[in-house]
Amino acid sequence: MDGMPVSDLSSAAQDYLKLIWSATEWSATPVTVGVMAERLGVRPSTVSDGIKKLARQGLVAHAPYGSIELTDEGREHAVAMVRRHRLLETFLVDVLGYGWDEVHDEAEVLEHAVSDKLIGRLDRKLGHPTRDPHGDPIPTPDGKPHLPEGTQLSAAAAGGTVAITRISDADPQMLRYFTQLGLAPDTRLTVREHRPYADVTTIRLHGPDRDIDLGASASDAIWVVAV
Amino acid sequence: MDGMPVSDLSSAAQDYLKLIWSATEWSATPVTVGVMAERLGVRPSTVSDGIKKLARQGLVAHAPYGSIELTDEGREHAVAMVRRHRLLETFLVDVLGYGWDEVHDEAEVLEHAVSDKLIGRLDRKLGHPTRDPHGDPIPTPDGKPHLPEGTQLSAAAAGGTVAITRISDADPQMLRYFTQLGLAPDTRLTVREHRPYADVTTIRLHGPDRDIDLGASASDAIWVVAV
DNA sequence: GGCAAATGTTAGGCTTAACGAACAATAATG
DNA sequence: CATTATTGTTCGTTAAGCCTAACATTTGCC
Repeated sequence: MDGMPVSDLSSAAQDYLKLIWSATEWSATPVTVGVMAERLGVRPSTVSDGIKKLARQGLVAHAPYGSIELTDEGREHAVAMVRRHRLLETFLVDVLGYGWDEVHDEAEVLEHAVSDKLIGRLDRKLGHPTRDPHGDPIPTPDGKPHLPEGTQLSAAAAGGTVAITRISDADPQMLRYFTQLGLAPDTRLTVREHRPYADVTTIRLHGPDRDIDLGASASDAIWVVAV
Repeated sequence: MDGMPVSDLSSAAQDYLKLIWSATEWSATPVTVGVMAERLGVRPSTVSDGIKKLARQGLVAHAPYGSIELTDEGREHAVAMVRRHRLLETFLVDVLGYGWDEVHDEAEVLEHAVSDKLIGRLDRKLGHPTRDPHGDPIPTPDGKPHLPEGTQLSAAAAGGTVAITRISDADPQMLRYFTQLGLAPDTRLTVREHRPYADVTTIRLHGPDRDIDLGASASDAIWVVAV
């Protein structure tokens, strides 16, 4: 419709758009009302209403019982929110000394309160970072995400030596666990084997040379690239 | 009632409390519903309702048509909000390079979004500052404001040499004007004369040795202390 | 391919924070 | 000191977001 700034959207609308975009960032899983409700911690009826409203505003394409997709304008706003979120996380870690497992919730609130001007200043202060503390790419101001690379650890070829490029920030609990094990962006490791029916992946950490068994949720949350 | 953290109050409640507290920081003018409505940009009926609710929660003392005063608990929350606001302003200027005339509105929004943890980290990062960019004292975490000092320029004795300790941040327009003139916290000047019926105060800036005439609103917004 | 389970939508309410209009109380003025 | 002007309060609505309950649609399985 028009060039309305993302700050003009309600907090709820911003959350919806960001979530829809994020759901397709690392996999092609279609976004459903149920998934959104679960991730946002609200009832499906609430999401259904909300999506209907976004559709009326031309930010998502959605026919009743049909799939949910962002329009170009919706995607713009979504990417702007992701940029805010990831820059804020980077700021919290780099400037305020937060642990990388503590930043998600704080950024989740702040992203609705900061102005575009503040985000611009933050970006400059941080030296225009391209990755946030979890290794997620930070989109540029004009909406182009820096190219993601790599595959999920669960899908990496056994025997290969790889470096961690990103770790999903969805579960702080898990992040703390990873920290304990010494797993962080840029950590190098060798994929030893996948045991398919146990859904266990064994990796060998370089440096300490330790073997670690990871379950499916863990090896799905870690993305790696061959080195 | 209890030790509920300030973050549990609604954004509107936080604004009300902060405003009531701020109104009595530099003068004993009683806070009225009308004044609050004007400053918050809402209708008196809205404020009247809001105050009634705060009274029910035990945060303000207020009988219908009577005066509005903070309870001890209300004051605690109010001071916590003022601390947030002033630390955020300091951060925006010191870390992100904002001009001191640009920070008020941004801080006004952020103060509702930051956690106590973030405020603590910010305080440490900034070196536990005692004054914000306008010279306003930053209350400590336990609610004791650092002692304010000085008097309004409009009330300073003619002939005295003084330093600016604070400049009210209420009007960004005026702040920009002051910046132009070279008036900022710590600027030294001599009070030359007050012309009562014209409501003009003439000052001489040290350094550039310029004479400046200030009207009542300006000389009320500037606080000075003898040097 | 029909029926049950899973998923999505609609309808009706609740709460918060706003509004305007009508009313009540206090303050100011002749 | 009585009347008017100012200020404050109450009440009925509205809009967002959320909820539950009832209903509709799609999916998936035998």
